[in-house]
Amino acid sequence: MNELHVLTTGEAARYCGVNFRTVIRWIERGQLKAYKLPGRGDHRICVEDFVGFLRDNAMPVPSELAVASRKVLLLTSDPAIAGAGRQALQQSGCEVDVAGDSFIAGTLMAACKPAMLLIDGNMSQLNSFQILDHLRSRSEFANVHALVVAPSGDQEQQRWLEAGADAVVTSPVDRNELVAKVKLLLEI
Amino acid sequence: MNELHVLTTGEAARYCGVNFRTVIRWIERGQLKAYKLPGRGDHRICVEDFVGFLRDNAMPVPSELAVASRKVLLLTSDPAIAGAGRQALQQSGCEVDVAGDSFIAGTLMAACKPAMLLIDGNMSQLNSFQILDHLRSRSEFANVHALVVAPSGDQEQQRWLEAGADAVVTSPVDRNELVAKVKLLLEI
DNA sequence: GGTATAGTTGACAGGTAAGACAGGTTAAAT
DNA sequence: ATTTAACCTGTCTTACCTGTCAACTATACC
Repeated sequence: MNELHVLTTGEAARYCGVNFRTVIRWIERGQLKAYKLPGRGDHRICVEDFVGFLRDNAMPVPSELAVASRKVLLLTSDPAIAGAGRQALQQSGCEVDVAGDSFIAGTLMAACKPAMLLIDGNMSQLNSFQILDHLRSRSEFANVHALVVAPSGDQEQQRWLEAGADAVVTSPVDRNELVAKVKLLLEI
Repeated sequence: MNELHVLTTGEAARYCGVNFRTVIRWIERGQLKAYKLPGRGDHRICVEDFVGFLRDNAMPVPSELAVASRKVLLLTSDPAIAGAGRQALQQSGCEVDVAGDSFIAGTLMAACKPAMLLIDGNMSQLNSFQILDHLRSRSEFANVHALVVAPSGDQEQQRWLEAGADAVVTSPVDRNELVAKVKLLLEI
């Protein structure tokens, strides 16, 4: 079998318990994104697209595919937060990438395709609102969850939520609270 | 990994999620251009041919293979530089995207696939060295030129070049100098 | 409740590309 | 120079594609 970053129609069909013909119809109708091979016109479906499709339609996501959707990108320049966050998230089943710089985090959004971006709002040089705004304005990030660690002393969590965050945790971070919110958002 | 100008059948196969035998059949059928090595008859596919093939068949093009265009991504939070830079670059035949935030710039590296990143080193909250280091350490950006506008008063251009910049212009920016260096790097 | 209708899915068949496997060889890495 | 990993060819098997038709589901209507 191939490397699991693309699926054939048959594989996709088996994953959701339907006939392969049905999967092809979803593709033809534009509900499921796929591309075609030149020869016979075989379809190939990127796993991310497939998982997104399943989510959109409230269908169960197979665990072996969900791995790809348990990636969290942690943006913080604080080594303590990076270390603690990475450990906590990994223990709850996530794959974690850490970026200490926002440009790097931006490039990793495309390279690693995380399912969640965890922003450390304490980073002095960071304009978290701008980031949230950008995320919410671009369709390729529509399915990426955003979780913000509110800066110390900040009480107005509502602002973050309005700006596009899916959830907020207060600083200093309570480990259990963080893990719980991540699990909730990623449906682990 | 080799120099990314040519691909083997195996690499091409992995890129599009098929068996290498299939890639060979595409070549035999004349759908994909390739040449053969004398020894075993290994196929080598020029990246441009491969990308053209992918485009022709509406298949996704991996970002690290995207052909360099005349797109320039300008990273600056200074509206004056953004405006002047955009104008100067457009007049010399470039397509220009401007990002005022480094996270956004990072995401645009993948979304817009610029051939050059122009960094305003005057941005206070920017760690240009970290950005250059990241660019040079990741293969998908190997072909992206980096041009730095050195901060006012900074005389040590050498530092930037060592960090990975392809060229440096001093601040305040001389329009002609900027245009000349961009044209040189992009071979316009 | 029963029936008609539209829309969706599954089944089947014929054709064909794609994948798997094996044995041999070379290119590349060390 | 040696080892390792990858590629090539040929053959056989598997699985996907298209088209058509029947069966099922949901909804609306009587």
